[in-house]
Amino acid sequence: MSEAQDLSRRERQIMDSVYRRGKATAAEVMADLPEAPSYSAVRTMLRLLEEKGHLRHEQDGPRYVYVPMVARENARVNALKHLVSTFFNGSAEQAMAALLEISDSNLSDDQLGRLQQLIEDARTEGR
Amino acid sequence: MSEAQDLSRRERQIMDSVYRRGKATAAEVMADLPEAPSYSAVRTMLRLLEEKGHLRHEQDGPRYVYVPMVARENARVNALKHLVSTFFNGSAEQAMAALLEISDSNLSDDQLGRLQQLIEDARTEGR
DNA sequence: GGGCAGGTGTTAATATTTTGGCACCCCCAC
DNA sequence: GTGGGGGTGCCAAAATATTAACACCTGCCC
Repeated sequence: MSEAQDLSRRERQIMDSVYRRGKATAAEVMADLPEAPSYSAVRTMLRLLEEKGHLRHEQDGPRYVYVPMVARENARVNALKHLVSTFFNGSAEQAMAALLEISDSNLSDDQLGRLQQLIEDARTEGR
Repeated sequence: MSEAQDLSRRERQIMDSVYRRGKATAAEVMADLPEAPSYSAVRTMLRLLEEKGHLRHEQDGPRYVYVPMVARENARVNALKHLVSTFFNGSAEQAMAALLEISDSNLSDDQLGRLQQLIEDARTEGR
């Protein structure tokens, strides 16, 4: 299995861009890259990532649109697990607490309500 | 500010190892690395990371113990933010929901209870 | 004292990543 | 049909990252 773990710096930046957008053209990716290189360089990387099996492309009229091979839903699970294990001693609870803290005022009452419901469900399910 | 963003592959792997452990010796880091290179290579990278300002070392008897320059608590906030923005459209709520899902049965009733309390606090605070 | 185990610093070769140039293609407007 | 804009593919140079060799130092044990 191909892990985000073994991507080079640029490759990672590009994959991030594509994941953030869902799918992206070379021009879009280029716009996202810090210290963006030439358009040509970006295209080369995209093709390389495709060769390595991280992306595939769809034809959209005259141009290519790149899409991740690993669906966002799966990729983010891996990313979360990695982050939790690296920074939270594997404790999802701590990670959630940290998330709450950093977003605090950004979360609406509605959102918080939904979360409470989810946790409630998890609790009752667990017994 | 030095972002995790611009670390090379090995550098990232090493920082992950150090963060996971809190602090680490060259031998420990080496043990954590996938496709581990020689001890010598690992030491070189550690010194390089120190030069770049990502790590510092403490003397522990005869050997060096490396410690991150950016405290774990800060580093993880950045990591979380980056992850949320990349994979969850910036929605901390969605990220928390995903966390709940992937850990489900791993979370004890106690832990879930504490989380509910935290959310409760956030709610009342927010009004 | 000699030799070994386990550290460190420095340095140069090697491998990989990253870049951009160039040729070609297609479509459209003039 | 000619020219320009915006794509693509291929490729080799340049920059960076990665590796490991070597020299040296210290403490310990025989």
